[in-house]
Amino acid sequence: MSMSWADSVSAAENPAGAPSKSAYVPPHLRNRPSTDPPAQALYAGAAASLGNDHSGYGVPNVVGSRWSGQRNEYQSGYAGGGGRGGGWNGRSGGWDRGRDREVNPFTNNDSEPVSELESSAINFDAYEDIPVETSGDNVPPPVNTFADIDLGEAVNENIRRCKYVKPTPVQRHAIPISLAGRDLMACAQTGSGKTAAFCFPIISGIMRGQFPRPPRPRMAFPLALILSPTRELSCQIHDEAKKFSYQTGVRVVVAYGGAPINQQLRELERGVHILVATPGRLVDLLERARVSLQMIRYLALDEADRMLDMGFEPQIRKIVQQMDMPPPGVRQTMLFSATFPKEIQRLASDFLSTYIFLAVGRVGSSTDLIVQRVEYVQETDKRSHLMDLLHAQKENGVHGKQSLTLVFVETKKGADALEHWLCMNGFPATAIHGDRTQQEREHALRSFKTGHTPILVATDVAARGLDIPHVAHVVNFDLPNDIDDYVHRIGRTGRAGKTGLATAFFNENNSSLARSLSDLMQEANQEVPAWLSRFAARSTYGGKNRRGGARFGARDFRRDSSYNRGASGGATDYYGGGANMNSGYASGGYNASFGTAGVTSAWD
DNA sequence: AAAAAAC
Repeated sequence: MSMSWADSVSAAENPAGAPSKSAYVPPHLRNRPSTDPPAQALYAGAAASLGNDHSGYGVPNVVGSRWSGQRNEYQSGYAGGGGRGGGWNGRSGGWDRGRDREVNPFTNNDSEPVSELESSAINFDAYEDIPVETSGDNVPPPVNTFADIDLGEAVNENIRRCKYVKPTPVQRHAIPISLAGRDLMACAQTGSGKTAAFCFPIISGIMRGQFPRPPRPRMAFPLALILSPTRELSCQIHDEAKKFSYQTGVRVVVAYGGAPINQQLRELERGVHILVATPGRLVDLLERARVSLQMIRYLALDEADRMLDMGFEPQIRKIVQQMDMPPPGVRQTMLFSATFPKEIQRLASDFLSTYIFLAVGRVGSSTDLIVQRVEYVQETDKRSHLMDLLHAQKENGVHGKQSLTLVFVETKKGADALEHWLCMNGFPATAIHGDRTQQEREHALRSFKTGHTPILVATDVAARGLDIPHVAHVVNFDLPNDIDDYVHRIGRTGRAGKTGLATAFFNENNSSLARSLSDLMQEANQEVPAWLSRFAARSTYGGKNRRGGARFGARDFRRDSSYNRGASGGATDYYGGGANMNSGYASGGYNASFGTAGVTSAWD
């Protein structure tokens, strides 16, 4: 088998590696004399310096929008700052050397490459017909290939290293929108490539833009902020973003709670372009005056509907509206989620300026790739029922590394109890929830991912965004109260074009979910048991409205008649661009992108 | 009512 891209890159960069191998030279180092790194002093300057002097990248960021004037104002006055030898030039001094050497993120890949056989067995034709809906003013057209997008040579190299052959549907639409400088509310199933969809334009924009030096030392002035609702998800986004920005000179730093703050502070002091964070730790850093948001040009909220729900909204408002972040229209804001309830869209519109709404039909979850089952199980029978499922799985040989089972429960206590009970009964299980230490949480996740403990009991902390390859079975031991949470949970399986199974234990306690669950399953062509239909018919409907047809996670609330009546005439006219329904732009098809081994991580 | 998120 031939060497993978990542392997060849790492081999080329390994000083101990055979010199006979054709050495890979990153683009920005080509045609450069290989001199010794400059003195330490140079690096010291770079530590707090954000001045971008990417010779060759100094293209002004021309934004073809009505805010370009404002945005350029933000840029003006920067140019003088990052002079030669300052700013990120420092990386040639410090970055590439000793402990400051940029770690190759493509080497220690803990997820094994998918075998050719395995991936070729998947039918990717389903992706040809993914419906897409856009609404808003002057929507930039989608692209078909990465080559159609000018992200810059260094990012293109990383796309190749990631083995992304073609953009995923959400990427094809979201990247041009984002590169055009437009605000975006994007609704696309988890596992649809959202992380890359917002990272690529941010990285490329930072590489091309002109930015001032940070005005103060010991205070970090990120240019982009990516917020997510859980620590593990922030880590995952950080890992992805590091890959996408490898050798671009763009620095990504992550900050989250439960981990020692000092190391995070040191990383921040060394300079940060893109800050990935959970809200609590970021507020802490802001109050300590170790981070300023005044230079933020890009704001991305992942799992945006969760970020704006009751628990998080005050913190998010504080960060986005009550600190020193530039207002909408000056910064560029992108919201991503698999589900987007109308009430949340209404809240979110405060953060956006003339935005484009993008809905990409469900990609993995609740479509053909996930078989959804609902079983009627009394509370007292749940454990023995779970054991039956696990025994059956064991006998079928679907146990171990290639086949993981994720069990969702309602409470943290319940998670501890079930984990203990499973272990007592000889099942290799671990658990993750918010009362565990961060160390325990990370250990549990690692142990699960590697197949060391192929059963993970989890609360909703693990429901969103986490990309865990090989999850074959999601068990909703306790169903959530919200159908959107159900959608996110089962989205942990059936990823990257693989099939998955989702089993839910249903009883009287879940009657409020009966209607939306049976609707959802019906939409996904799943078999709805007759007893569930009866439950659904019986229940007074308290759930969510059908979300604009079966094929989308949500519909642009601006198109809702009640909104248009309530809004001023001006607002209605504003969005007069209307909606564009496109069924499958897939001229080239997605086969290539899915048929390649190792594309798994593209899908989150 | 629970979960998540700072120390």
